[in-house]
Amino acid sequence: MDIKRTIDDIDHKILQILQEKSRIPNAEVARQVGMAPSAVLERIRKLEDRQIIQGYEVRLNPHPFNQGLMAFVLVTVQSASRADLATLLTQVTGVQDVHQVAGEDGYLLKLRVADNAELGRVLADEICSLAGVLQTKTNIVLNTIKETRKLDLNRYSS
Amino acid sequence: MDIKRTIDDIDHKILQILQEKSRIPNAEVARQVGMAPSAVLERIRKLEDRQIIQGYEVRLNPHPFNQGLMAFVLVTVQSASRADLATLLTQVTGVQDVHQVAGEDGYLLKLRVADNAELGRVLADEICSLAGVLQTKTNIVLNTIKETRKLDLNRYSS
DNA sequence: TCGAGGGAATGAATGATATTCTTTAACTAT
DNA sequence: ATAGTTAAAGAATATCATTCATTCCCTCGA
Repeated sequence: MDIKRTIDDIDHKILQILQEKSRIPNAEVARQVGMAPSAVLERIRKLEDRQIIQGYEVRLNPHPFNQGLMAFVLVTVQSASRADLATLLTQVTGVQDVHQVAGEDGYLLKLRVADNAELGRVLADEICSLAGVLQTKTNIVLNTIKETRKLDLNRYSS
Repeated sequence: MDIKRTIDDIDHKILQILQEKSRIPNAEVARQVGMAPSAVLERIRKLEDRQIIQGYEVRLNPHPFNQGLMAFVLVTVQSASRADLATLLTQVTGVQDVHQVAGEDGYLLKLRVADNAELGRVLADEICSLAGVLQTKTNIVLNTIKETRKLDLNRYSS
């Protein structure tokens, strides 16, 4: 048996509830799991301490903020490109995610901009002009069928 | 002047606070914006009603749930492929996002699995066997430099 | 088998918070 | 002006967060 704490059924249920709506009173979570609020509070604290819970976010509608167009850009770079290129890419207009990809000497960006005109401008003026960038391949998202950060909690194993 | 409600500076500040940590007492938000809690509550309610706030999420560490490997898969399909293919793709093991992409007759998937072995199994057994799928191109994420759902609130315009 | 120790749940107490309602103020359009 | 609209403040009360002491249960070691 491992000394390391595990995620038991109650933790599991708490995480499920928070995945549905994280901004919910602690007392309501306690009601749903059938325990005292103090016990639930302690469990949530521990999940935060153990970095199983990493934060709480709000999901906003991108349209009022003129970020209705989503695009993915695969940026291929010189193998000797500058070390801080990744950081520079995070600062490009509209960039939400920067992932370093294996086997490509490159980065995959997810970005949100207003429209195609702005996307073109960002690609030409901001990304392609960075030192070390060789080429970009862009996929414009027509329609998002699913977009979630939820994990499959049932995949837990101690 | 537009009758439609706008997002003013106070709404803006409230959204900023919630983007940092959505699970925060309303009274604390009120303190930070310098207003009565009742007024802040009313504003948040309205932002929810107007669908500017679409939900509140918890960000979990993927490792305890055996989803430490992230990959993007561009799925190319027959132009006459079945209409519900997108829905089927959302049900594939580990798939977090499904985006329909323009100009490709295809979908871009983001998925989280345990390791390369599982990724191979999912690609071979689940994705490629779907009717209409022609080919897949997979990018394995080595390292994520930035991953956020935060929007640039300053891009608001009425 | 027994008891010590650790970990976790409960329940009570209290101080803080959410929520509702009323009043007031500012702004709009007629 | 004046009625209508919108939002903020303030008060009141119901609910909640947080702490603490206590109890319970499990595990380990003698």
